[in-house]
Amino acid sequence: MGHSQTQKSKNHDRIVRTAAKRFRQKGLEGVGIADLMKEVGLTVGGFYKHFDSREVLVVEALRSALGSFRRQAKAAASGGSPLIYANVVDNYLSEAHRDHPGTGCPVGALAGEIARGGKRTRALLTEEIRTSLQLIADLIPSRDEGRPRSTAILTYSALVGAIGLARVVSDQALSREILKSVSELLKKTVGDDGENEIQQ
Amino acid sequence: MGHSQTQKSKNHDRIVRTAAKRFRQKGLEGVGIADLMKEVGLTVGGFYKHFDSREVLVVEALRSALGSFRRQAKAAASGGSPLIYANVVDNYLSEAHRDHPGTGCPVGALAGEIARGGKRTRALLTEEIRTSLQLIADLIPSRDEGRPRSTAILTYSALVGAIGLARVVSDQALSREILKSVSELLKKTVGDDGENEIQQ
DNA sequence: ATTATCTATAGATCTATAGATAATGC
DNA sequence: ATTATCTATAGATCTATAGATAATGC
Repeated sequence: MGHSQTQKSKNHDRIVRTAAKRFRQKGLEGVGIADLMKEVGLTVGGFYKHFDSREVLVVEALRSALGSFRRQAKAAASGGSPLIYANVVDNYLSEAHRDHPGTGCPVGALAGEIARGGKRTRALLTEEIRTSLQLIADLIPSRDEGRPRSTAILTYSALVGAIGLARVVSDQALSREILKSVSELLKKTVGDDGENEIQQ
Repeated sequence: MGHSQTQKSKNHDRIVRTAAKRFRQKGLEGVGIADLMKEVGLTVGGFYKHFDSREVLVVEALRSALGSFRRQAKAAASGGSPLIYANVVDNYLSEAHRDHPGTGCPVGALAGEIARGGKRTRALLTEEIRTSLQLIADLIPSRDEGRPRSTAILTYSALVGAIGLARVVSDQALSREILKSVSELLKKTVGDDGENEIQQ
């Protein structure tokens, strides 16, 4: 029953990170506090010394999930080389991403539930979406037909929608077709020539 | 305590239709059987003479929601005149649709939860998505840059993603921008000249 | 006689709290 | 002395069932 402040801080992080994964896998209402604490190797009683309420954990876990996904997505899409539109799209619409929501985009996995959620949660996601749109817009050539901003919004909507549909569909062929079609059409539409590389 | 078979059938329909609305508003796990029966004017005990389990109601309610939304969407998008791509898009990405998920698209409202759902639910939605894609593809000129099929998949993904994002975002201006940008860009991309009208 | 609905409740779960325990850190 | 965690449980909920009640329909 050790309890140094350093240990508490580590436990806090593990609770948050475990929740960040489980929420994306099972939904915001699909994860119980007792099970969560058990998975971390603790018991339910300690939970409320870390968080005032379950809702507080949800917000903190979402913040963590958003941050870690964005870092991971950037890393995977650049992979040493500069970050370009095509790689972001390919990465987001990969079968790996579809099959691993626990480490994937929280917006794609939880948008529906978050829309029905509290003010805090929606405010957090609103800023995240703003940031993501800016990030995508910066990868789009400004001579593009639609303005980069509009194209970024279409892109982000299509990414989030396609990953959701691909996860719903139980026919593997159709699921793959959705990922592939959206990915190819987005890349063709933007017609990136590598002009808008962003150095990481 | 009336209970003719005709009355039972009417009650059954009312339970299903009420559930179809509430599930879209509050999520598949956000609606309790007792509350639902109360809203219909019945009590919890009678529920299991109508459905073997809650899961059965979920499937039936989703089937009902999908059917009524598709009928309503077709009617609103044609409105006496022939059904064209631009109207389908405008209708789906309207603020009215965003603000009334209870009568709106079940895929847009519940995709995330359905992806985590059972086989039956996903199988039902898979066929619905297939049908919707066909329906959209039929509205797209075949000389379109991307094949109609791919364009339909991009369109459907963008619609579902955009309505989800617009509902998450708590900033009204950004929410409206999402709806408008996606709607305009889709219409511009497809460049429908009314050639592919479908008579209802 | 059958059955659609009602009242009441069992049994499972889930969030949150109370009080005990044992290690930290002044 | 403080506090991080534990055990135990209160109180609220939720699905599903049991048995009673009253109307239907042969």
